[in-house]
Amino acid sequence: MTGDGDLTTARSTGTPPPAEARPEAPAPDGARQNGATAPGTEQDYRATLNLPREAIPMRANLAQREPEIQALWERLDVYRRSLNRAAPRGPFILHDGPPYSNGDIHMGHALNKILKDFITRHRTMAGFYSPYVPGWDNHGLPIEYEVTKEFRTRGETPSKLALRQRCRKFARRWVEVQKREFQRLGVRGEWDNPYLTMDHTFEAKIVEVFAELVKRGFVYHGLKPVYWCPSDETALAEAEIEYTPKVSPSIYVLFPLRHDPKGIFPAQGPNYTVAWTTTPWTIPANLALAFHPDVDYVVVRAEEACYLLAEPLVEATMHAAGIADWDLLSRHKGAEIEGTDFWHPLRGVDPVYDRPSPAVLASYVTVETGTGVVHTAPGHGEEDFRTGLAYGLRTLSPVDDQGRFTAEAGPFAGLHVFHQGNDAVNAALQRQGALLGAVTPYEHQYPHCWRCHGAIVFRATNQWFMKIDHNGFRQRALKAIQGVRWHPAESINRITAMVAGRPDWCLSRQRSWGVGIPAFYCESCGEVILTEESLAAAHRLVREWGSDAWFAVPAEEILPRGFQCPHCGGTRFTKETDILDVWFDSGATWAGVLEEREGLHFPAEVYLEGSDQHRGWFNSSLMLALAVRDQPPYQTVITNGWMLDETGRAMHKSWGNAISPEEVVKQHGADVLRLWVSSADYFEDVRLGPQILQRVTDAYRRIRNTFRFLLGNLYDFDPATDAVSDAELPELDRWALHRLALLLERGNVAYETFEFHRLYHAVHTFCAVDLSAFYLDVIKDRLYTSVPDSRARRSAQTVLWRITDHLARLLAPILVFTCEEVWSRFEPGPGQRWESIHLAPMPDAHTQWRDDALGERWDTLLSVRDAVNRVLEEAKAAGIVERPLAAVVTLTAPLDLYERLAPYADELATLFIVSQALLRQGPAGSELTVEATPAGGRRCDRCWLTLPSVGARSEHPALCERCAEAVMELARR
RNA sequence: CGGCGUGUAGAUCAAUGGUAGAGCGUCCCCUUUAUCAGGGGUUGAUCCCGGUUCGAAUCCGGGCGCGCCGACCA
Repeated sequence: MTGDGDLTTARSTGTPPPAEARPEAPAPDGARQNGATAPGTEQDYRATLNLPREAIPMRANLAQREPEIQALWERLDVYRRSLNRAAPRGPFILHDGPPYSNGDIHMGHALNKILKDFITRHRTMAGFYSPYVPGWDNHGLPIEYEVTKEFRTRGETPSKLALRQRCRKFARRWVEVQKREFQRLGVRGEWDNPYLTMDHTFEAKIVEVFAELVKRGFVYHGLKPVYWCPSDETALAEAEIEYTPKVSPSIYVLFPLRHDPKGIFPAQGPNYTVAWTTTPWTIPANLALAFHPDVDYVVVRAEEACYLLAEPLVEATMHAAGIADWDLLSRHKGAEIEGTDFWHPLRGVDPVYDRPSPAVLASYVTVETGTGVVHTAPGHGEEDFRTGLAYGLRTLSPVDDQGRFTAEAGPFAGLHVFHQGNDAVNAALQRQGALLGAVTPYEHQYPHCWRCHGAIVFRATNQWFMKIDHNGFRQRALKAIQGVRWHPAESINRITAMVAGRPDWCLSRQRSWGVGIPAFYCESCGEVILTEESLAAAHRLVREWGSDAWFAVPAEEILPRGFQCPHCGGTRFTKETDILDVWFDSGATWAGVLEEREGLHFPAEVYLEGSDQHRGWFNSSLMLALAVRDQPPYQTVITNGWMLDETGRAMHKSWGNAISPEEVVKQHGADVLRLWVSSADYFEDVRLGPQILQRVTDAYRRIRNTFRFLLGNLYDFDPATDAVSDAELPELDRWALHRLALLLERGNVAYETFEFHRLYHAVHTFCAVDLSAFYLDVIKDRLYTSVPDSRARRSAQTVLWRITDHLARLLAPILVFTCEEVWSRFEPGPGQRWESIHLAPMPDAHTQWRDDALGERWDTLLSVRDAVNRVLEEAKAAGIVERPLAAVVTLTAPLDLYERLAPYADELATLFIVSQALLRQGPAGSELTVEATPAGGRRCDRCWLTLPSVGARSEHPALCERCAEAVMELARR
């Protein structure tokens, strides 16, 4: 350190950097040619600089370039070869949840598939064996519905097999479409051999899982209400129901008190409770009366009788009954009424009605219409059914396929519920004195059949169920959930709630497009046949011929010759016509895919789906795997949030706020879409809109241009011969590697924890702040003005080369196309000649580059640089200096800071990108002060610094000494 | 209506209960040697109301908004 405490730097003047001891490096053509021409004009000197050369175009033109790169991968068979690499860390199986094959993909699909792709690509590069087998869910109502509509518009009624054939074709078509769409997003996987739930082998697997479920005692046959069209004699799905106005007879029905343990009613009656209904035909099926636990109910006396009903509805009810005066006797919470008992209102009409109708509690009871007392018929309503289950009521449904009462309805047997049933029931009630007021026509929205438009009924039918509480299964499931890793952690609450509260799984559907439930019925005794032998026979059939055969082959031909009914010895059988719920199909993918495919295994490391799948696939897969294999099919479950638009509302095609992946790919390219995926915290709902896309496009360009600059300065750099060893690098260059090492560390952690947005932000900041705004800006002078093969330039290039190499590989799972493009223009080092970047390994953390002490020293320098920049800005605004390069800055620093800066005194001008920097020691305890003044001397025509040494060499009067030396050196070659 | 989440600058993301940060964008300036680029400066936020605490973006309670799942329309 100099004695007067005053260091002056005119930046690295005089001494030309030592040329590296290497033979004849190929000098850049331009420099060589022009270095020899006579100096004089700026134009000439420009040609003596080592300016960057375009390696990749600034405009990405991804829409065109990406498909070309895609074709390259296919030629190189990159997917398969990536799997053939050594995988020291073992297998890592991400199991694909199958999307439904019935339309173009939407942004939710794109989000999900791209996230999966990030994971499998990263794990592959990180040394895992991580194949990706995409799949599709093919069976199910949405397709059957579409296909049925097609037939219907042509006025045709297809056979079951014809319908199934069309469905299969329909599904196959969309599989192909979606496959192309996913591939266009850069999603990599076994596209030429995906799994389809309609494949014969898969269908057979479904039967196998079902058989095992039966064997383990989980399956039972029971009643459950479904929508039923009495004229078409078929069950209907939610989607096949149209709500249209209908006029129904509404009645107030009196239920006489039977038993009053709580003392709700007065001693002298008669006492009743009142229920309102618009479906009198369901009264024969009444088994209970539902009260809301928190609603206030009152007993009122009017015209010699007492009535119990909800307080807010007394007035309206009395009015409807034509009663003008009443007295309020008592008030009770609904919860109190539970346990009270009433008689069926038709008691006395027929012995079948000689039964009680107990008061039960249900939270769905409202006080908007009626009496607050809900007539409950478990056989005729979903909610009533659940209440029935909770209270142990039977599921009574005395209505046949044609909508006529059965013998269970007593005197009404044979009457059609709508045509005569309502009237007959009303008349009977009337005779019993069980009506309060008159029958009143009531118009409301009522479900109708989508085919015949007739009114439908809700009717209990035989269904197949999986018993969730079988042998403590629910508790086992809840425990198993604890053993799975959930991302985000909160999602465990959801799956837990779903499993804790889910009712038995209704496995059957009265449809055609699916896997037939492999049950037989004995024609003689009518019993269900589900034996190991019968199941095996069905399995054999489906495995060989697919599930179509189940519908085509007669029962006797499926069953082994001589098969006899185990109950009665009968030999004639019919087949179950119901199919399995499609959730059963996808819930069995662990069996049909993980256990079947070479290279995969059960359980998978990861499932990753949208948050709706807690009820769906996560749930169904868990149920089946746990029931049949005693463990969950996944070790880790990741959920991605929902797609929202820019304002935070869900994307809906019908709302017009949806953005299709195709649009984005066309306009911006798949890499921009992928970058967007990486930028969002997808554990939460994610937003997408024009502004967000613009931001991502900007970020993409920043990253791309960084690569462009890096590659642009490596045109004459051969890593095998030109690289400078780490130890020989100047401190600034080591700082850059230190920052790179930190980035790699953070990036790797982000990948491991599936938090890609942390990687995105780290990379972007690295490119924008560390590189663009500082390191690259500072080393431009070195890169451009030094002799091409000088140590100074080669040092910088070594760092640029390493950054390119590592950054490209770090980003390869995200920007799959762009990184490939970068790699194609990159001169790899020894042992790095991968044909595709996607065959390269993830870069290591490179801890040897990390130097925290160095990092801290440079934090100081960088904060001083910020101070300098602020002063330069002021000086510029005040007209004191024109631009930084024409300025001299003078720093006056207190001792401690001064001592930290002094070792860098010679470099400050370079770091600040000014012509000169002076460092002075200020009084102790003072603040750093910075002063900017115009630089004296002339501007060098070549490096644009304003330096005293300009004109020092008579051969080049317009150049500073350093540039003159460089030019002369070039001329000598 | 219920369950589970969620709410930080314009948008995307950070902040063991301890000074609310980052880059991007906006606006202004510089640059023509990354130029359909690059540099510098500037601007701006904890949904609302209570509570616990010396101290709350963070913990608790209540609202409001948004999302997913489910229920409802007798």
